[in-house]
Amino acid sequence: MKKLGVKERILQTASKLFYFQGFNQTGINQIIAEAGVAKASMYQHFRSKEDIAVAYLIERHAMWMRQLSNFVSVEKDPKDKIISCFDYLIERVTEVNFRGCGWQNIITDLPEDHYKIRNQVLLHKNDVRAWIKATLKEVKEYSNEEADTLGDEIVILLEGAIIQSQIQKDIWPIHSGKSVCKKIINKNIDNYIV
Amino acid sequence: MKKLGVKERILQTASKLFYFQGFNQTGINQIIAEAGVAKASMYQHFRSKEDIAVAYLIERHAMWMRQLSNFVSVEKDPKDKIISCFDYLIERVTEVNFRGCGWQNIITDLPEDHYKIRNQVLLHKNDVRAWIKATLKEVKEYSNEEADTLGDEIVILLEGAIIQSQIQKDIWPIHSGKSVCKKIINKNIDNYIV
Amino acid sequence: MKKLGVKERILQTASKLFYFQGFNQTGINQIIAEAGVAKASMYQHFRSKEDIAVAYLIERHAMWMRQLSNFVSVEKDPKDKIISCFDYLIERVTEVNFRGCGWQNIITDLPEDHYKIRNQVLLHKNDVRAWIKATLKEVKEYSNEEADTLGDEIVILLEGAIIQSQIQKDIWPIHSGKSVCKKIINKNIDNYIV
Amino acid sequence: MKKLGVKERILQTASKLFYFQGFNQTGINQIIAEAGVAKASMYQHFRSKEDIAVAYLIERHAMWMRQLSNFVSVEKDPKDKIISCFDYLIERVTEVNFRGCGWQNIITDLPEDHYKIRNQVLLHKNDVRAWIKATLKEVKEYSNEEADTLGDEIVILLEGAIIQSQIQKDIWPIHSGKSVCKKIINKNIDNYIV
DNA sequence: TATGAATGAGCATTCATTCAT
DNA sequence: AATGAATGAATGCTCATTCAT
Repeated sequence: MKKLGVKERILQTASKLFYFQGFNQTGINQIIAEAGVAKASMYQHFRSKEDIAVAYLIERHAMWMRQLSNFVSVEKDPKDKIISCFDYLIERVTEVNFRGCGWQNIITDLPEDHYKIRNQVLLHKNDVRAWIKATLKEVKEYSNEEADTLGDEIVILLEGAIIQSQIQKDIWPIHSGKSVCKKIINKNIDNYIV
Repeated sequence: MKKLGVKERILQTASKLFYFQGFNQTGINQIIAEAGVAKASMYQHFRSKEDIAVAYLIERHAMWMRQLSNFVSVEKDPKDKIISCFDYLIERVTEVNFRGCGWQNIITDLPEDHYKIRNQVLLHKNDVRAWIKATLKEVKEYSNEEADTLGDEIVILLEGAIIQSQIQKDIWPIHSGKSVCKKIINKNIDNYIV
Repeated sequence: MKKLGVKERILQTASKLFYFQGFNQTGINQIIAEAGVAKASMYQHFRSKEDIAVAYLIERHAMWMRQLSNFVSVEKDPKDKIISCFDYLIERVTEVNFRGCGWQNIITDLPEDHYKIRNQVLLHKNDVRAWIKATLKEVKEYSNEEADTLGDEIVILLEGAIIQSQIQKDIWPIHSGKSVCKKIINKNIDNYIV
Repeated sequence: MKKLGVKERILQTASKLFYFQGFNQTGINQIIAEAGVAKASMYQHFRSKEDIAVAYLIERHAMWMRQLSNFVSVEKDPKDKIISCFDYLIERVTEVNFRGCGWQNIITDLPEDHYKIRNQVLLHKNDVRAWIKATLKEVKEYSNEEADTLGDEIVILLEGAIIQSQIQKDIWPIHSGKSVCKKIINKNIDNYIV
């Protein structure tokens, strides 16, 4: 259980470094040094640094979706599932060394030709967006169009909350996002006044 | 009118490159080559690459605030001023080569010790936030507390809209943000239905 | 016999340059150019310029001690061994391109934070000092205290002789040092008159 | 009395820096910054960095000789004057920030073509040597030849004592040098046993 | 499958000096 | 007499990648 394979060790080390130091701040040398792997061995498993990043993003995506759906699964009402997404964010943001959204971080300052990474970021963001819309469609009172529209709005709230938390090093943005989310998720007027 | 001073040329070139290619993707060599300046001349005007970035952010901040307040000045009602912030974003996002928020982009993958840049990003974000709150406080029906709360919420919407636009290379996030903004800015129930 | 390994070639080239032109006068670029090695190859074998200098000093120390003890081994009497140290110096000083003591030279104008080099210089100087004292302790007529005192005095003579030779580009300082050494090494008065 | 001329300010600043940081460790920029002088003004007063160093060495030489002869002037016996040279060294060495002999330090790691500095170092060393010999010639019991020989020997002791003090960061080398000096300066046998 | 050795291009920064004003 | 602006060359060092074994 202890001794991971070479590829796993590289990916695990790189994932930690890419997220906590940043993609540009992490060199191949640091990865192989901390993973305890020879350089050429690394290039046997991954064709390039970009490919490691792609693997990192894929794994992170799986983990993220799993943890999120896990976290919200305690709620029965789909509306509450969506609202509790913000509580999930709070859990993430209050972790030590929180460094924002791994996908936002990697795409904002990336060599122009790293298409695979750009693609991976889009995949993640669209999966989250799709999951939110699908969840909203479980709400009877919403039409499909209403669910789609509302889904996009909630995506914006989540994105804004997370990046602003990172910049401000504070959780007020999550609370603000959650507050707006609660307002817009209910057609019912009484819920509107927060 | 053509021949700028050396410092201006450096800053102008660096600003373009920092925004359109990213801070890490832009080397000092490219800056001086495109600005047509000797390396040591550059270092006479700026102590470090970080200092150039700070100057870029300061200038961009001034421009951004000026253009924003200019843009919204056609509106009289403070609520409309805030809503038209999203129209300002649309104008920005639809520019060719739109690359998202210069401040978000530079801070998400930055060497740990670049404090001056981090500080500049915070200054910008807080100035925008303060401007929004101040504008909302002109609305009679809001108490100070309501204006502050609402201001934070709108900040989240703007941030989310802009980064999601960048990732999606689309303007639907701005429209979604604006839509939410219109909902929450009015206490009046009738405005709720979009 | 001709084709040395890369590391050996770097060290050999750097040693020559550090000694004959000085540490500050020798740049990494010159070392790799003359060694015929790529820059990154060099940094694979040595973490820094300082580390190359340390390797150079370690190797030079081994050589110096080996040659010295070899040179004086023709003498049986420990006193004569010590005196012939000055003859060893003469051999060194009369070599073409003599540039003084490698350890003195490197430490006198050194960036403040080069601790490893400073440490290496101290190691060398103290090894020489210890060797001299140990040799003197073989002399029956000396008490341990006398040997220690005399050892320190001879160290001073050697140091003074070598640096003054370097400055004057002459060997009279070695002869003067040797002359004093002969005077003080004998308790016997008759030897006092040179 | 406070406001020095530009040239004096440059020389004073450079002298401090050359001695306490080293010649190679001190750049023109630091000199002009700390002297509060424009770069071109500096080059108006001194043709090159080397020329500043020459001026520094000349001034230091004058100061050194003045202070030394002052220090030893309390002694009447020329032998005692010579011996008290070592006490003068002790005074120097125990000063805070003692960094060894300014002339030794500058010559050991110097660009090959800095002839003026090399020359200045020789001038200083030979002046000291001449002064010692002249003082010894006042001793009646010495022949001219004996004074010359002894003078060279004492030069070696002083040089060795000072550089070893610098390396060891200790004053035992001065005491050792002084001890030898006392032994060799007296023909009288009784003084020989320390 | 695994690896240590090697690489060329690039990094940000500093150097002593000169020039136009 | 004094200066701010400008420079080319060099500094030590790191990058992601490839190759020979």
